Amino acid sequence: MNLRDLRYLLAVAEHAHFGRAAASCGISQPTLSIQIRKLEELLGVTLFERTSKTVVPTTACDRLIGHARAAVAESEAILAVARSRRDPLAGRFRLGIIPTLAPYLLPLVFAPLRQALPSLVVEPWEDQTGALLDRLRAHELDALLLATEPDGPDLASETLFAEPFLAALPPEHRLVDFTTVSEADLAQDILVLADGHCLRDQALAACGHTAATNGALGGALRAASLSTLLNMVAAGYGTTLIPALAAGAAEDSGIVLRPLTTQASRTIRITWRAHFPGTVTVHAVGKVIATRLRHFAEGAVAGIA
Amino acid sequence: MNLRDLRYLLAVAEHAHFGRAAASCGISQPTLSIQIRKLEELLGVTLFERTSKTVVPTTACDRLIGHARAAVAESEAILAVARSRRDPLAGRFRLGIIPTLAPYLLPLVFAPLRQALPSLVVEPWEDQTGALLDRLRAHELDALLLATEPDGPDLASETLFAEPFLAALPPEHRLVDFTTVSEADLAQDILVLADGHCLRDQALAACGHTAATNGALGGALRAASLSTLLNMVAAGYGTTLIPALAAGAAEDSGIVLRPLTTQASRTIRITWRAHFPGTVTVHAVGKVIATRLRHFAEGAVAGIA
DNA sequence: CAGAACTAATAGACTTAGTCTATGATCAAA
DNA sequence: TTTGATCATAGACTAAGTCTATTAGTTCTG
Repeated sequence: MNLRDLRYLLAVAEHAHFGRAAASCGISQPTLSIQIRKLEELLGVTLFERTSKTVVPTTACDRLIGHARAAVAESEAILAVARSRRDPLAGRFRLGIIPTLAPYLLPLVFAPLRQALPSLVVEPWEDQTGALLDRLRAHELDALLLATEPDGPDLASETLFAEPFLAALPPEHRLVDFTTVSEADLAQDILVLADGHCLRDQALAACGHTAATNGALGGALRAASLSTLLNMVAAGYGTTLIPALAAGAAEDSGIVLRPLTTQASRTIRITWRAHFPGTVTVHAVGKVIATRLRHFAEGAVAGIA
Repeated sequence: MNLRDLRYLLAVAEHAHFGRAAASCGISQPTLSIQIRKLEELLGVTLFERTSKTVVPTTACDRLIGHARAAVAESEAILAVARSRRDPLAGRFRLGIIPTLAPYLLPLVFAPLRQALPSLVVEPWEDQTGALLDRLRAHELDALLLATEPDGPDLASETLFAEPFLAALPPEHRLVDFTTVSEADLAQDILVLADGHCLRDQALAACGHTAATNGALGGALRAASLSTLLNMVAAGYGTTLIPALAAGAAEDSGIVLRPLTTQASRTIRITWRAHFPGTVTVHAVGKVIATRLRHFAEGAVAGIA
């Protein structure tokens, strides 16, 4: 049985006339007669009582026709749903973002995203890199904003922008007198985030520590969030490295920021499954973010340097 | 779009594996891949995100799949309904019967019909010949039991049995002394049914009258039903001709019955539209009635003659 | 690291079946 | 009787669904 046959059946029932029904289906009358007869043979039931003058549905046909109508309607619903989904720049876009980026990036990009992709609903999801990757691979997220390279051939990524690191110092710190700060100086009393944050590893690496050689840093000094870390620095517990987008929040806490002499930075990428069908959306979202950040960077660099 | 394609879609969604889905559909894996891809092209939507290891439905697919399931279910409902209808000896059978036959024939044939055709629901409809023919041609009835020949090439019929006429006399009538009665004698004071009953015309014809030459019979003497006619005869208003199956009812009224010298009879036929698809049912019903009446006639003839 | 095992996609040949035009059969009305 | 209309049938053509064989890419294992 075929949806086409059901459409033919409905047409004959509606017109009670093979010729006109065939015309309404855009086929010839013999074709329609043959297909109806085949359907009758398949079902083992006569559907129409024909004479050269009249075409009347049998009682069996009356019973069937409701289901035929429903089947055709459902198939057309499929087409309708597909049509409404055809625009890849519409629908949900579940975007995972690392915690050291989300609170500072999102306020900048939400408005531009809504303007550039009005029918795309971006649903942000904040978590650490490892968890985000798990969710991405589980198809629970569509793309990620990470500061690390994707770690497998099943993932693809695109660089969006480079985010400089800044030295964050308590106002009374000895290093505030310098215009730039070296990572070696900073390493003396650096505070880092808790395990799992990529920023923690990057900060340690920049200062010449590794996770293994860093046993000296006590548990109390491992902040759970960048916000907490900023509060600790402001309170004079030590120094830290922060990403440039957090500069505004840091300065609001009374922290003094200085560029690094090495001008070290982290690279923010958008990452997705290599086989994800919505790469068009990924690139569109990535482009909006990169453009917005380029504008921001120009202003920020001017402000800090 | 095709119901087959939808079945393929459901199979892939269920198995999340092209090879196994193909096997469950009884086709090869390449065929399934091609058909899914064609469906995706038709819909303009990617349905599955494939890697060599995983097959995951897209969100668009999730939205579609309910409709696909419904469409397939409806198509299978069509098959189920057709299967249940395939037995032509099942379902309704709307049988029109003339009023001079129905009340006397139905009690005889209902039980045999139910026994011989247990899944056939015979729905009797009692009316005069003309009205029955209209309903038959309007597809509101499936077949008729008539005492007249079908009157057009669009109808077909089969003779079931011959029903003798009997002279019906008031107990004190002068003709009761004869063992048989001639129609000419009966014509002296014959009572007939109202217009529209075929029995009226047949009785008049048997007695040498025609409807045109019969102006002498007053309106008061035209009974609306055979039952009334019998009451009138029993009350001594005159004589009449009755069909043999009404003999029992007549004798219950105290009427005396006599065979006609000519042994005149009417022929009961079953009539249907020439193109009616359920002729199997018609013949089955006709056969049950004819068989039952043959048995009855043997007993009746013995009893009356 | 190399190769076996598995998966989905592609290529090319084959078969089915849907479609058309032309024609036939039946019937009703002029 | 003829004409016009309707549905059915016949034969040729075309589209598309299917198969086997093969390729490309991954994953697991020795």
